[in-house]
Amino acid sequence: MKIEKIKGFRDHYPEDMEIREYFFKKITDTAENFGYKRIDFPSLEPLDLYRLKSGTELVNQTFSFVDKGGREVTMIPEATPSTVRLLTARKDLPRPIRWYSFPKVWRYEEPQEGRFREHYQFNADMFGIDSEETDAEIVGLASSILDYLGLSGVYEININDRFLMEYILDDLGIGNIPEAFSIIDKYKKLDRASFSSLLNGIGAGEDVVKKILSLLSEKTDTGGLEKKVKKIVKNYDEIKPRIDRIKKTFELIGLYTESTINFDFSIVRGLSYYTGIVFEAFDVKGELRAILGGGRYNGLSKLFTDEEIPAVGFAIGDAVIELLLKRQDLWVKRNLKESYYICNLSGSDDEYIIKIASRIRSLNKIALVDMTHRKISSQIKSASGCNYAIIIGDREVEENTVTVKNMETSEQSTVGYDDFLLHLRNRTS
RNA sequence: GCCGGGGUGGGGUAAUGGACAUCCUUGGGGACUGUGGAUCCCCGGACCCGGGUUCGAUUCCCGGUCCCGGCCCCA
Repeated sequence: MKIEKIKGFRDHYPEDMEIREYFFKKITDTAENFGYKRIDFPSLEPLDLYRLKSGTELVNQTFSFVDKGGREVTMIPEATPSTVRLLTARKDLPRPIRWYSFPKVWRYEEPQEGRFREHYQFNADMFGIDSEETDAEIVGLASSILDYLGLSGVYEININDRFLMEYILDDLGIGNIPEAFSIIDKYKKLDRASFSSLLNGIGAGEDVVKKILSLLSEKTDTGGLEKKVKKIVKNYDEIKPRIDRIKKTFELIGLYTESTINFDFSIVRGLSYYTGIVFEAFDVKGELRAILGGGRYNGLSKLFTDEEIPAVGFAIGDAVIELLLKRQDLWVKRNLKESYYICNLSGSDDEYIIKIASRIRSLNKIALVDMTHRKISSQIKSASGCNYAIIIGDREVEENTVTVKNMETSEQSTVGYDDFLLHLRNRTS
């Protein structure tokens, strides 16, 4: 019986995994170099964790079921609630707290380009301080990761501020702000007419719609932001401190990356829990969905505790990153460790061969012992993925020598065992 | 959940209402008893599943499933 893979899930064979792990490690290395510590949590959480946070809509898009104990549980659709649960369970942690995680997350949706029902999602969050500096570090970490992956110049980061946005919408007399966000979120997908009529639908008059359109019309720098807001709000001085904070944040982000950073009023993000900066990274060609996204969510800790703990973070899914790296021709195998394929000619000495392999491994290099006992040409063919072939036959065993063939240059030499060890150590240092 | 396009050996493909289903590649073996990572030869391996039409279906029809892409939604 043939069992097919479950829809929207992926298999990964070694040739994929090698590349995948290379890039995953780049991501986690960057986070660790910023002082972020890894955490982990269950893949299964109570469904209520997501009900509380985002209402019933989301529940339809999760892998949820009732377990044998009658509990409603969910395959985690995102990491943030779990992360905050861990955070609030510990009162002793010195702040700020810098954490990252790299779980699999699940969502029950139709698969399409850059989206699967199961994917890896890297998350980084900082808790305890609400400031320009912390906002900028999180955006800076996000861009540093992309830069370190080799994507400099390939992406840009678009930033908005929910606090500012809410102030403006309120100032414009919009009553239903969550609904307004939901409409603004669709700005890029709708034509002007249907966008306007949706806004009319929540009580926005023509002049208000015009003002909103002027905000959304194009991405801008902080100077442009200031001008746009001045033109629209009734009392600019009231919101000026927030604008100043955003300007300062942009300045600081510029210290982390050369990449383009825009202010973009159309970046809203679906989640209702954001309270400050929100941002997304896109490929500059605009061909793919968002590469990463995040923002400040100071209120979320209230789900678990009375204390409001400042929080800012972001998440990167592996799917879009992989697409982008492939389009940049960066998705290629790299030999990180030197590898040796030990050709074991029949009649040779297992003890000698395993001794050599162990010495190679003790220097954190790869040693692979041929166990097929095929003719030498086949064994050498098997060695072609490695940096070196080592040929051990009766001759080498008797004379206590090692024949080393460089698989890239085809150069070959037979050296004494001790000289070989010297060669290994030299290449290590 | 909805819409469109697909599904032939492990990967990539060709053809076909009827006989042994094509080619490339990968894998195994040999020519070839220590270098021949080449070349040549041999071998293994497939019509997504179920139902229908038909004397006969891999081929035509219907349903399902999975893949690719789009919508919805987006953590």
